[in-house]
Amino acid sequence: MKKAPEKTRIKDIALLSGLSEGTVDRVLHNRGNVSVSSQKKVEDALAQMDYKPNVYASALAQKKKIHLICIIPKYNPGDYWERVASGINKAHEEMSMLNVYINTIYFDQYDLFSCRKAFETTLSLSPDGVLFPPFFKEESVAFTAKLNDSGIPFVFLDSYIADTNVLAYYGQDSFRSGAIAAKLLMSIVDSNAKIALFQTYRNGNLGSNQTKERKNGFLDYLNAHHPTCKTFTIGLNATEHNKNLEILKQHLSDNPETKGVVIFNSLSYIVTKYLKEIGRQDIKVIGYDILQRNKECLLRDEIHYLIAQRPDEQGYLGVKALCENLLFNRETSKINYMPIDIIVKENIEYC
Amino acid sequence: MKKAPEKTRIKDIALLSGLSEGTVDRVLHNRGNVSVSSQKKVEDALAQMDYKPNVYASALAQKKKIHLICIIPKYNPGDYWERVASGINKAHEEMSMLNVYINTIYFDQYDLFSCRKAFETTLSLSPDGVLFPPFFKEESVAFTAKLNDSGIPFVFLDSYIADTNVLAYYGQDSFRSGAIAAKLLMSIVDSNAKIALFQTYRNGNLGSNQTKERKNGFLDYLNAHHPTCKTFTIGLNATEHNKNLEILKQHLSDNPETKGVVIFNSLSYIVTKYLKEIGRQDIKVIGYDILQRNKECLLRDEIHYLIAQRPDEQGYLGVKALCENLLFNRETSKINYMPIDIIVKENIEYC
DNA sequence: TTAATTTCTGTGTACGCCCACAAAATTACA
DNA sequence: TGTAATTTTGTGGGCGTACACAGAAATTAA
Repeated sequence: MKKAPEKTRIKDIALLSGLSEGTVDRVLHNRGNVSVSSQKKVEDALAQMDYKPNVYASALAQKKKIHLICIIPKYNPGDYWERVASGINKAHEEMSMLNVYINTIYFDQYDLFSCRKAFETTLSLSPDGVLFPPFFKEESVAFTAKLNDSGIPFVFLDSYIADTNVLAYYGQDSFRSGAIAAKLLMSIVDSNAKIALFQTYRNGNLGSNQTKERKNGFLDYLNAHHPTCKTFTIGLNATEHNKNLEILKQHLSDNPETKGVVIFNSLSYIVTKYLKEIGRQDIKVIGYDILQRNKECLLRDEIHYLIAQRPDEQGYLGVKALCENLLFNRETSKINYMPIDIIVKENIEYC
Repeated sequence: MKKAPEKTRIKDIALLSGLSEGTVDRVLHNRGNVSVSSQKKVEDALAQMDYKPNVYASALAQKKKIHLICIIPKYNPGDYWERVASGINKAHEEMSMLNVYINTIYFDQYDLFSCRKAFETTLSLSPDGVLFPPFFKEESVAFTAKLNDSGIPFVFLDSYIADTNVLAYYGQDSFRSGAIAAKLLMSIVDSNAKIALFQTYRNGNLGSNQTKERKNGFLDYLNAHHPTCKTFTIGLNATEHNKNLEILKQHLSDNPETKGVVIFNSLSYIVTKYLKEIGRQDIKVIGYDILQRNKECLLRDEIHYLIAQRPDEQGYLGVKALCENLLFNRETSKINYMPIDIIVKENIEYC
């Protein structure tokens, strides 16, 4: 092991500027109570020394405790939001040495009241930062206003709402990902095929508004590149499977020339199952998100492409952004689109 | 900011086991000089306390300096290896607080002697760890043997050689990525089209042996899924462009039914340029790696799919693996395949 | 000019861990 | 049994930063 060249420390700056470490520290953190002349001396020294704070020492000495609240939809094992949660946990572990504590509050993404309750609980706990997907727009805007009043920074996941002073957003460019779905599907069916578009409702509610945008992107691409291609939309109900099967059967007999389907949420494995029961496995399927069950369908060639968006990374980066802001006043870029991953049978094991 | 629950420190273990911090420390790092009875006491305490060392404090106190050498091919701006280098630099910055110093040695990947010289220089500097792509097999094996003798851990990038006790490997499953290239290409040309496969030589040398495996994977997939599809291979010379153009022209007039091409290295933008000059822009192109120039071709629809392998992440993770091993004795999994990214015009800006 | 404030500055301790060194306990050997 | 050698254990200083507190200097009030 070699000898290390010297690294500039606060002590070095103090020495160079002829002041004490305490004063340098005050300047570095603009804590005030520094005379103009001292301020200048320190800044001069700083200019010629390229000081980078030792984050380890800083973390060690910091006595600040940070309490975050993550509000995410309830999930079952294997669901999309489980992966988000696992990213959050990973960040949590990494930051726990910095005295970061995270509480997770779950809500029903199809139920406004459940969401409202989660917001209220959160406010009552007066956390230092909040992470959540703003599914219900009005409610979320009201919530962010209150967070602002209390000076609590927050991060959006999955969906974005403009004109809130959100610290950062992590999610996918859904419109674009819809276009990619179209491109991929049209590369495996012919241009005058008919396409079925799936959306899922519960309590008359769509859940994430991602799916709307994906559909728009899909239609936009079709319109631009395959104007002869016809589509029709099928609304499924998240709970009534037997009814769904009937609906689907009806649609497909009305549109026998259907050659491809797209499911704009993570539930493509369900549609796949229906298609299997109906005996229409000739239909090409494009879906979203790498759930275990989708993965299995992909490997059995029942789904042909999956489009993924790294949910774990979203959770991870969201928490990190909050922590870095609260601990080190670090700014992050506001809108952070995740990569749009194209997954096929052959590359899914390397994700 | 909230109050923190207690976290177990070495001091707590010392207290519980009735011994001093020094002894606990010795047990934790198996530094020896601990009596069997004390050893057991500490282990008992450890078992019921779930101790996690504070990496920040540990890093701070550690006076170890680490000197790594990265041996990578010379590159021009925009080349593949520039991105690897940038990953290495990122890791370097992150670890510099831990007293990690990195030297980079460049060699000519098409020249055995240049490689040999790089190895010799490296050994003469007796570093603490080495990162390199083992392009020349024999030479690399000899090198790893010497590293072993000196107890210097090393990491492979890009290519892998079995039966060396390499610490970790970061790269792509090239065979599989070749199969994906085939799948994607065949989704946009018809099954009885003819396909041209490109490889690049310099001094009669292929450089990375990735390209061989990619080709194998490609042919394997074709054979399994499109047995009627014919291919032919074109060997280009990395330097003589005019000659290349002639070769290509000849091949294409010999095989007029050619509908698709694959370039198994990162130089697809060159082939694209040739095709443009020849006036065969109807031919579909699949290439590798997101160079700026490839990206431009993709956006102009001159390349249809790019397959990427996160070179920056490879460099980054390689350095990290070495550091974590040297600093914290942490083991990493040996073979780490990077995701095989499928890139199209529509998702390239989100990479 | 002195006292009372206010502003500014330096010092010291703590964070948790590592490690060198000293001190204590054990063993070996005469 | 005593002394030396060896093993085992405890102690203390230091890593670079944050922050509280005391003390000094400057300002204001009287």
